[in-house]
This record gives sequence, structure tokens and C-alpha cells, in this order.
Amino acid sequence: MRFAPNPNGPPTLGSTRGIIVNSEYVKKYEGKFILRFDDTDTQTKRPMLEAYDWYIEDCNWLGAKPDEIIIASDRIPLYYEQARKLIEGGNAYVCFCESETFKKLKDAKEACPHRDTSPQENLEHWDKMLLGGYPEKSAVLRIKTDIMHKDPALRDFGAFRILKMPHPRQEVGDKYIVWPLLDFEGAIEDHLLGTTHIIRGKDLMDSEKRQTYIYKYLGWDYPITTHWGRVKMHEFGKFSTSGLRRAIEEGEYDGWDDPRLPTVRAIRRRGIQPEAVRKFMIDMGVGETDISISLDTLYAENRKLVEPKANRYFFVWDPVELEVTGADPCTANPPLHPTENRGCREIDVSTKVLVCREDVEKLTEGSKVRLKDLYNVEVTSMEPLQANYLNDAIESAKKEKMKIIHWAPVDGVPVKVLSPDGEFKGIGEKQITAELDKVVQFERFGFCRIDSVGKEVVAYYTHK
RNA sequence: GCUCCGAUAGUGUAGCACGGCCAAUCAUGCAGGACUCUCACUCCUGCGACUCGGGUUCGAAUCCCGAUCGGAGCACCA
Repeated sequence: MRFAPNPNGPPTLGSTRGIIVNSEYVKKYEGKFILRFDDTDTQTKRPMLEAYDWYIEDCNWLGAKPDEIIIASDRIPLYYEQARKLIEGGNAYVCFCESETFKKLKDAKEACPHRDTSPQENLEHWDKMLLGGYPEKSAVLRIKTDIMHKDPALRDFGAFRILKMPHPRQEVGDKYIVWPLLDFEGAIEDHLLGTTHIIRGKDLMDSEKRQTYIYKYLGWDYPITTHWGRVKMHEFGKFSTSGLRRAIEEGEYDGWDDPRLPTVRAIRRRGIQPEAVRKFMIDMGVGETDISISLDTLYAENRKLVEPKANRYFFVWDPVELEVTGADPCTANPPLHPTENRGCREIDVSTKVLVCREDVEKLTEGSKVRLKDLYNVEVTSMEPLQANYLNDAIESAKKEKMKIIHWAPVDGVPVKVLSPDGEFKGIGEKQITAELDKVVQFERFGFCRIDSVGKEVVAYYTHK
């Protein structure tokens, strides 16, 4: 089985369906998983050099290491070879119609004047095409199907066109000017690679019908195919690779792994586990129905994985200083995890702590509140915010039904959280710096992956 | 315009090939409650669907026809 993307951008959450479902079948039936780059368009969907490695990287991350990697732009001669056979057999012809003209003829079920050119003459045209004898857009090789076919989508389709823009890969460069179109390239590759089963999007349903003509002419058997419907994500609007690229270039996003983007790199950076993505995609199945899904399900899956592993820390966003009188400086020891016995953090507390502004707004003079894992206080002044130490006992906090809020030491480390909904800035415990690249839970905030540490900690928001 | 697909709770999904075991599965979501030194976790309880209309049949989510709605293809894009 294969997954055949055009590397004109990084893999997205949408791509993972193809990667995961195909590789899952391969695992189940001990087949072979091929990653094939369909990179034969140097112009409209121009490949992006970095994206080749991104696909490989992301496949591996998703637990779908390809057994073989094929790059179509390395294999152009193979396609030429088959094209020649088709021309010789009278099953393909060089068409000089302008696309508009051809479309009109095709819609009227009329053959174009070049359709009945002899194979001999077509071979001459073809050779001339390959040698650069025709300008761009002046000639195209078409596969003969049935010009009278009731479905206009299946009437004589294009197989090769002339494109003088060089390929971005150095190995290829300007080596070719005649490039295969998807239906042709894919058809040949699927046979050459011994593909037995194809699972792909519904939009390629007609491809199968078109490609079947090629298989018939060449005497090959078409693989077994299944198609899935369109997937939309509630959280992400419409996005196109080219649109995203522009937005990134204009600085609207920080890069291809900006947490607001649906790319695999972005969700990985946010601490989504590959197993969660796999489960999510496999549960989705391969129905032909068009679906619109919510990431909540993916997050729920991820939470199950991350919840037992993530250490807990205090992070106070939008901090306000609270001065506590009557308490000696001390050290608080909140547990790293509420149920897994992993020991405690150590936080040195002076006579001041930081608390969230949104918690402060719910307080008034006289409010009693428990600073989690520290002590109970009673607010004596709102501005500046001051409180009196009451006692340490959690029991009295419970008895008086005090609100329990979290806090951070005044000498904590600055933390910046990047999330799909924007940026949060605040102060966290120093110990967070030991969690680089790990997913932690900021209590009463949510799960985050610690992306970098230094003078400031940068965390990427995972989910609640 | 022509052609091709599809339709089960808010969202996904199982069931449909071979009609009865479906008063319809599971997950997520939502609501209420218990637990908890987090708004996380866990545990209870509850909510909620076979698109519509015909037909075949003793019996239809399942088979047939039609309608409606949704999606896709008809590129010198993938």
C-alpha cells in the first residue's frame, strides 16, 4: 500500500489519515508501506524542498515508518517508456488543441482533430515534445478513452504536458520539460510498485476509472480501491497550502509549526502524542461519508495518554502580587502528581506570592481563601492586595468552604504559553525548567508542552 | 449542464454484503451528582439517532424505487 502526497507543504492533520490508515492495514496484513512523492508539477503545486523530509519525519513520528520511499521526479524515464507503448498501440495521441478548444469538443462528445493521427506520426510528435520542439502549453499527450462516454470526466484525459520551469530538486533541475500528470504517473507507479490495495480520498474516484483505461491497454490488473469522504475540522477553517504559505511569509503565523495551524509539526510541538492521532484516525474509519469532526475527541484521546505522565506545576497568568502578613517565609511541597507517587516540588515562599487576576476579581475584603498546598489567608485589602495568615490546616479550609486557588512565588520564572487562542504570559515555578520537551499540567490551566527554557519558559498549549 | 458517490444521537462510529438476535454499539460531547488541596483525573446518573415518501415482506436501519440534502469529478493541479 502507499501514501502518495505532493510535498508542496508540510503534512497536516488531514494527511495523517492517509498515513495512518494505510500503514495500519500494512501492519495488520504484513504488507509493505510505500511513501511516494508525487512531485511532478513544477509550477502550480510546486514541491517544497524541506517538505520531503518533513513527510518522512512525520511518518516516522506517527509510527508509520515507510518500507520504501519513492520520488516520482526521479523516475520520469519510466513514465516515458510506458507512454511510448501507449502511443505505439494507438492508445495515446499528441494533442495540439488549446485547453479551451478541447474542453468544448469534449463536452460536445466530439473528437479533436488530432485524435486519429497515426501512431507513427504521434511518435514523431512525442519525440519532438521531449526534445523541446514545442513551446509550453502547445501540446499535450492524451490517453484515448471513449470520447462518447456519458461521463464527461472520463473522456480522453491528459497524461503529459510541457513545463519549462525547472524542478526544485537539484538532482532533477531542468532535466525534463515533459511532465506526467497525476492520473498517469500514479497509474504507472501503482503497478510498478506492486500496489495491491489503494485507499484514498473520494475526490480520486474518477481517477480509478480513467486509470483503468491505461491498465487495460497495458494488460495490467488494477489494484483494489477504497475511498473515504472529505474531512473538515471544526477548529480550522478552510486553508490551502498556498494560502498558508503566504500567511506565514507575511508574518501572520510564526511558521509551519505555529500552534494555530493544523500541521503535524504544530500538533507535535503542542504535545499531542502520536498514539492519540493514530487512535483518532483509526476510530474514524474509512467511510465514504463526508465528515466534520471536532478536535475534542483527539484531545480526549491525548489526555488519557498524557494525564498520568504529566507533572503538575503552578503557573499564574496575568499575575497580581499578594502580600501576606503574619506568615514566616517557608517552603511549600506540592506533589508532582496527585495520584502517581512521584514526590514533591519545592517552592520557597517569602511574604509575597502571585495569584491570577481572575481569581482576585472574585475576592473582596474579608474573603478567606486557601493557597493550594500552602496555607489559608484572609483578605484585608484589595488595593494593594494584602491578606492575613490564618493557618495551615486544609481541614479548616474545607470546613469553611474556602476557594482553593493556585499561586506562584514572586521570584518564579517568566512563562509564555502559546495556544491556538493566543498568548498567555505569567510566572511559574522554577522547577518547570527541568521539564524541557515534556508535557506538564499547569494546574487549573491545562496541559502544555515545554518548548524551550532559559530566561523565559516557552510552553505550547496542548489542551485542557 | 453532464457524471459519480454518500446519508445512524451535537460530533464521530458499529450494525447494512446474507432482513428477524437492533426498544440500535462504542467513543466523544452536554447536564446533574460523588470524589479530589486543580477548572485535570476517577466514579455514578441522565440526554440524544436509523433524512423523507413509497414499495417488497409475516417482518426493513438493512433490499428496491423516488425525493431531499450533502460532497466530488468533468485541469496542460495533486
